[in-house]
Amino acid sequence: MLDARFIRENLELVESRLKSRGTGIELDGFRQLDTRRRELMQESESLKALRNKVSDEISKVKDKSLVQDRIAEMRDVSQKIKSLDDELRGIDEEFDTFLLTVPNIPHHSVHVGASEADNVEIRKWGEKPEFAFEPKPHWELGESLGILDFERGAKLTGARFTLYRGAGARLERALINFMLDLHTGTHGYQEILPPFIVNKESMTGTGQLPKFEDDLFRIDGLDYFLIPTAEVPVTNIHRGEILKGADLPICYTAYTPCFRKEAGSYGKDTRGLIRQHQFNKVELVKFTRPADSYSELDALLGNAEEVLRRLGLHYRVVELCTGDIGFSAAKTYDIEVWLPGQATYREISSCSNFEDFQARRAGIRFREDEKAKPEFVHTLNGSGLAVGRTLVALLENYQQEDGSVLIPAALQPYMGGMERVGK
RNA sequence: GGAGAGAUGGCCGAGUAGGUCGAAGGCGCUCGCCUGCUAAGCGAGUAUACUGGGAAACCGGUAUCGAGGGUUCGAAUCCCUCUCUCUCCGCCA
Repeated sequence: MLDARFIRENLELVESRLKSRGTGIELDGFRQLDTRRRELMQESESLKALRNKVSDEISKVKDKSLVQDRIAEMRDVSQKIKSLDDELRGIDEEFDTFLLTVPNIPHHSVHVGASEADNVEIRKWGEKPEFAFEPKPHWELGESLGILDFERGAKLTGARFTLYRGAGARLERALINFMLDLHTGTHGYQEILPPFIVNKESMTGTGQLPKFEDDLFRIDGLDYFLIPTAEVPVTNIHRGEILKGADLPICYTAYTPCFRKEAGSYGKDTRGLIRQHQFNKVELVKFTRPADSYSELDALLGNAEEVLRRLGLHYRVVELCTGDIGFSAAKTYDIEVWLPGQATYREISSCSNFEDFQARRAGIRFREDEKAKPEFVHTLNGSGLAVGRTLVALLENYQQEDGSVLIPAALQPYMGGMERVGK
């Protein structure tokens, strides 16, 4: 959420920056609501001031019969206040809804562009593996090895659900543990295991609501939702809190399953594990001082990259342009891993700085020291990494001509010493 | 699922025959004084949001005693709804 005062005082700037994302802003509507809101507020509050003053005087008079006329007068004032407040409530609601549906302003360093095609490649790590044979896509490898069962996943639930079996299930679990150990050990994050179902306030705090309800699984009859990412519960840990400056940055990592409806992606990535309604992810989340958030973003990105380096998987880092960054983000880097079975790079992590956009929605502040005014923190997060897609990358990159798959050394301790998945 | 208790400021904890309560007291914290250090002692201060004025320091207004409604000239205090916490019973991984 943007600061209403900031919008009011920087109308043109806000308009042009949002335009670069491809989203407009209804400035006239905002101006009208904002003006009317403040008019009503002033009128109502000055009447309240009068009522408070007179009520105070009435309280000092013992014989109330002497002040009957004043009481009657205040009865009318109260009626007037009530009707003003009723109107104000409506305006406030519209005003809040408006603010909650305006996306974040991109950081000035973000390249202006219309779509994915305008994203900028920042760097590459490693090399594409070479094969003396035609590399297969992971769904063929997974099925022939008996570790991924797409048919039974669909039987149990429906499309975009998969059953893992044997070494496949073990490999997924190994990746989760490997990532968590790396982030908690070497990178210094604290491990969190949050609820996988959250309420409406949490979804609003990070920006999924009110605009993107169609992407969420909702619990019937309740304002509860299955989390689409650990970002939601983990960022909302500190909703409504004032943190101590000395405690910043706060760095959390969490493994959770993620649930997404994938509305509007019919026909896309229908085969394999790439796009599932339920997938596993290890997430990294930071709360930082505003001045530190961009260096912390670089560090977070590096922490996510480290997972791929240790697994020996070739990847590139892409900086998203203004037209491609998400609703809440001010700046985003995607890490894309090489998938030889499909001869393409696929997103395996997305690392963003939300600046104070989520912090303002969720009321997450800090006080630099005892005397300082509370300020909004900056929130950041990134996948570290998407586990299912990491498994995909392992299968496709480490596949052998005989259909078996080698397990990289870093992962072997988590696989009970297993060096290869074969039939 | 059944029965009961409770939710007050950073923390603890007063406050229910409605008014002088943004809220006693204590702790903590900040600043100052004092004591050769520490401790103790003394004094002052110590919420947030919105809003009006001001270049600013700051000054004024409104709201906030779990949340939302209601009664009243006036509500932390009365009424209704909801949420959460705790205790006991039942059930259960």
